[in-house]
Amino acid sequence: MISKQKFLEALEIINEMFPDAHGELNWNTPFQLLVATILSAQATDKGVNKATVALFEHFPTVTSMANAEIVEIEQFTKTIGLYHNKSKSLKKTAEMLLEWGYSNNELPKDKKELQLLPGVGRKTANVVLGEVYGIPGIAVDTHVERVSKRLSLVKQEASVIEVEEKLMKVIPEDKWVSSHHHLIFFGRYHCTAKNPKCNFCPLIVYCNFGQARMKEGIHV
DNA sequence: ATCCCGAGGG
DNA sequence: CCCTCTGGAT
Repeated sequence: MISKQKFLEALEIINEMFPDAHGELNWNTPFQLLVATILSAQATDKGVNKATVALFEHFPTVTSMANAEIVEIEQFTKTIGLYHNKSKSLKKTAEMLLEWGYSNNELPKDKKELQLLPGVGRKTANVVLGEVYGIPGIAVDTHVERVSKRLSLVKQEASVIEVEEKLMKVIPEDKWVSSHHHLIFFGRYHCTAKNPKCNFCPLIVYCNFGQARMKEGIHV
């Protein structure tokens, strides 16, 4: 396992590689970010952004989404994986927000309360609260999990929650949200799932995975 | 542990 | 063709 000190050094290098890492979903209101994030499960941001242009044109608000038929929502989400479940979640989520008295410019600020909404789990709640309200949290998605494991921050079999807890323990709280974005950019554009760029990775000295892979010999 | 499930990339 | 994508609910 990598030491806290070494991991923070590696994280600092990642920060320098992607200084302007940021959320890449398009939205105009907190509700729209929630919608986009629900749609983003096991899907690319690019694909979600393509779909939400028309979706938000037709159903821009909590009320309009709550009043929409599921099949109408599906018309705009069909290009996204898992679209049926997601569309069902969007309508129900809008209905519940309406019942709770939330508008487009306001969402529950409590993580547990947010997670009562269908389609909203731990990761989505962290993303939304961090982006909209700057509430400290680390959303562990596929990228954050992969990078954390390759850098040996946690053992290979660690659960998502264990990864999240370890990251929160190691990273200062005021850097949780920004580090989350940096880790995602690093995972998305450099430490990719398929052909990670170990051959020109500045983190190779910190990375067991990369060193082992280089030793085996990479055929680019 | 398993299901949901389309687009884009390699 | 196969793998991956800012997971969540059962």
